[in-house]
Amino acid sequence: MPVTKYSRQREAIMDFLMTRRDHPTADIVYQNVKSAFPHISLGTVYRNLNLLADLGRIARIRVGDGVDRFDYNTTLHCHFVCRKCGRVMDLHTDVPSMANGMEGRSIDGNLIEGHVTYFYGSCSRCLL
Amino acid sequence: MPVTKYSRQREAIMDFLMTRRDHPTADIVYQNVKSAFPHISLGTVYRNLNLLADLGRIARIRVGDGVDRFDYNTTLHCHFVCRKCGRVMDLHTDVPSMANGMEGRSIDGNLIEGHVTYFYGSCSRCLL
DNA sequence: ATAAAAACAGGAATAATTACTGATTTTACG
DNA sequence: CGTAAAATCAGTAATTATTCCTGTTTTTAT
Repeated sequence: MPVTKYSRQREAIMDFLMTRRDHPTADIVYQNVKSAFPHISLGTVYRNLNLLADLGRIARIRVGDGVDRFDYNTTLHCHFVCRKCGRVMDLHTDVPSMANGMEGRSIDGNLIEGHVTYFYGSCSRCLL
Repeated sequence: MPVTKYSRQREAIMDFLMTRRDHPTADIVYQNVKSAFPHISLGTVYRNLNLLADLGRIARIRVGDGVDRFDYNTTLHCHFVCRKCGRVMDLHTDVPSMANGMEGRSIDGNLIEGHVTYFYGSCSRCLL
């Protein structure tokens, strides 16, 4: 892992993510940051999103549709995936995850370090 | 959804999956079914795996690494993903899912129809 | 001021998956 | 059985998200 130097592009990416309460894909970030940096490349967006995620400054959300999404909110929370429109959003529920408390346990010799849970269904907009 | 007709290729794909207790990718299935059907194409494997999954005859497993895996065992069970080698395997635990019981509930207008949970960490083989 | 390291833009490459096309199989029905 | 419509196939091209590569520009410690 290289020492990270400041970059204006990375700051802009972070700033954009901060303004969003949804979970933009790299391409959405790219489209938006382009207004401030017309010459920014998609590769730069990917590199910075991945770097920030690896540093734990943002969260990488993967719900199995083949597209990475990113979230400024790194606190542990659940997501809801609409099966019809594909939207991904926060799920405001206080249901404690069954999986908490599993961390550190070993099952069949496999050491559990974390878990992912997400819910899917039909979103409010698609139900109208 | 078209009416499904019998096909020898589909049967072979299903039969192969039945013999496996892990969760082969489309390419693994392709490599193996080729011994019985030397001219089978990868597209055929994908089409049939997706068809079988849509029919509920097999399960599609997505753990966010960009590769679809398939499982003959369609009963609800958890998976463990090794972060080091990428292996995906069943996790034998009787921890009841807290997420069960959420089905049918509506939160913020979003109707919950199901959920996905998987654990990640270091597998027994990588810990040696 | 300068030089090494990091980051960049632009574009090529990769990898998994899907879509297209004309030929082959399956199956319901006469 | 023969046949025709529909499903499926093999082979290949296209798509999509993402990563990698290269030569140039920024950042930063000294």
